[in-house]
Parts: sequence; structure tokens; C-alpha cells
Amino acid sequence: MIRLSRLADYSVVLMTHIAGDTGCLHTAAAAAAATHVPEPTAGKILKALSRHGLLDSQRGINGGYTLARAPEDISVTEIIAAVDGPIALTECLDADGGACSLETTCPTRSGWHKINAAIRRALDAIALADMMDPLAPFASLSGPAMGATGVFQDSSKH
Amino acid sequence: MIRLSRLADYSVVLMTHIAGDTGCLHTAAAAAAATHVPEPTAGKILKALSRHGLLDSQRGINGGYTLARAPEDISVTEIIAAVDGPIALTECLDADGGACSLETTCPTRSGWHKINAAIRRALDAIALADMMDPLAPFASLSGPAMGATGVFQDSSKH
DNA sequence: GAGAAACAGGACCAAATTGGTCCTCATTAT
DNA sequence: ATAATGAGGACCAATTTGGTCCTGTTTCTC
Repeated sequence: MIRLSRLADYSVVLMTHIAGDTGCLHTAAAAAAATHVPEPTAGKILKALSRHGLLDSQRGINGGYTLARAPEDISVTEIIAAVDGPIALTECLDADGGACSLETTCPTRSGWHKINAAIRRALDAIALADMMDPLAPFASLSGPAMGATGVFQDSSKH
Repeated sequence: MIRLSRLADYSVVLMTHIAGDTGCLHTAAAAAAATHVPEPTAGKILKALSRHGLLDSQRGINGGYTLARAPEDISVTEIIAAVDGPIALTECLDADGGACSLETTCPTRSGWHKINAAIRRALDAIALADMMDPLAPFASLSGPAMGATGVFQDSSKH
């Protein structure tokens, strides 16, 4: 129903892997092997992440990648956006939002904006660090107000 | 970054249109014309919505569609799911979740589950009625707890 | 009872997007 | 100097999406 691109998925997996061992460099080949992401694709993703400032890269022999920031300071949104471009649930929400011919009449547009913002915020609040620790997921987010909404509490069905 | 299919977008627009005039039947052709959705595609979508119990259909001459329930009782999630299938942000979250070869080792899987649930809940909470009234968007949701989180408050950037 | 208008369901095709591959260049340590 | 590694971009293949069409079936009107 809502689809995240495979590249975006890969990029989070790769970032999580690299975050799992900070302090040493990870080559593209090694990261690909560890995560089972096809190597050329992993290379492509890592380049993109580096270009967007989420990874620091070191060239030359013995080069590789490290996290540019602490895992707590990297949001899932940033990772996905680096690979896939910015959030846009529907076409008319894209960048300049000009393409939609229904612009003036479309009664749902403002509704989509709200939904878009809601999802963006949900993802913004999740840091790479939260993806790494399956036992205490999103504990850092569960302040009193947040916890009360239930939005971040996993459904028992899952 | 996160993409909703065009069909899903159309389906919400169509539902909103029909919800705008309950009590009279809307033919596929008329709804298509009013919303500027290509007619054959609109027909396809309306059939799907009807099949999933979101619309009631009346056959024969003078036939058409009406809402099966009140706009307040139809969630955006249902509409999208009727057209696109159930939410699944990443492949490994799909139905039986068997396809992912990293299943046992993948450190991000539980993280995705959480994100998936969060987004699902955000959408579940939004009813068709909320899409129709751009001036008081999601007012019904803004109970004290919900309002406090800010999740549903539109960013000022938008 | 016949015909027209509308939905039901599914087959099918075209095109856009995605994602994967490869090639060449730049950088750096040994 | 050479080998290993990242940077960047061109390119191709295939999946997915979305749009069209055709053949029923139902029901109202004349």
C-alpha cells in the first residue's frame, strides 16, 4: 500500500551495519558482503550517503566509510531522503507542487499535506540508533506525551 | 521518498467526491468527469472499492455508487488498502514475511516493524471525513494527548 | 418483452520507474 | 609506481504500474 523503495531499505540496512562498528572503516565490498546487498548497488548507495553528508569517506587504499555523526543524530528520514529524494506521498506534494491540475479545486490536497507531514514527523523522530537496538526500540521516544498517543506502540498483532 | 501509488491517490479523491454528496448515486462516468480521473481507471477503482465494501453499488440503468458507511467511519487506510493491498513498507514486512533471506540476522527488521506500525496507526486515525474539510483538518483527532505530540500538527513549512 | 444504461470482472498492452551493471577517473598508502 | 579504493555517470533490463478494452450481468423504461 505504501511502498518504500528497495534502495531505501538497503540504505538503512547498510547504515545500521556501519553504525554497528564505529571506529573502523568499512569498505563498500565488505559492507555489501555483510548485509547481502548486491555489491555494485551497495557502492552506489554508499556514495549517495556520503554525498549527502551521512557518511564520511576515505579514498585510496585502506579507504572506506564511517558514520559522519553519532547514530543518535541520524534520522531514518535523512537516510531515506538521501537515496530516494524527499518525502512526497502524492504527486501534487512534490517539491514545487505545481504539476497537479486539480490544484485549486482538489478537496483532498490539504488533507494529503497533513498526512504527509504526520508521516514525515513519525520518521523524523526515529534515529538510526533506534534501528540498532531491537530490545529497547524507540525507548528514547517514549516520553509521557508520545507514549500516551499510542502511535509508537507496536500493535500486538505484529 | 515514500510513494503512494497513483491509484491510491485517485481512490481517495474519488471517495471524497462521493462523500461530498451522499444520498444520491454517482455513476462512474460522472465521478470520473468531476475528479478528472481517467474514466476507465475510475471505473476500475470504484469496482475495487465496492468489492471491498467501502461503496455500495446499484446496477442497471440509473445505477451508481454511494458510500457504504458514514465518512467518519471510513479510514484512509481502508481506502488505500482496497486499491493497493495492505501496508508493507519493505518487502520483509509483507503478509507472511518469508521472502527476506536476512530474516534471522537482519538487525533492522524489528525497527521496520515499528515504523510500519507507526505509519499505519497514523493513517488509521484519519477518516475520510477529515479529508473533506480543509478548514478544520483532523479536529476530531486533536484530543489533548494527540495534540500534545505534535504528530498531527502541520509543520509551518507546509 | 426489448433495448439501453449502468456495474462486474478480467485479459491485455504500453510505458515509466527501478534497480542493477559497468566503465573511467581521482585519490592515497605501501 | 602500483594497487586498492571511492567518485561519478552512462546504460540496460525487467518489474511494476496504470490505462484500455471486451464480454457478461443486472435493472429500469418504454
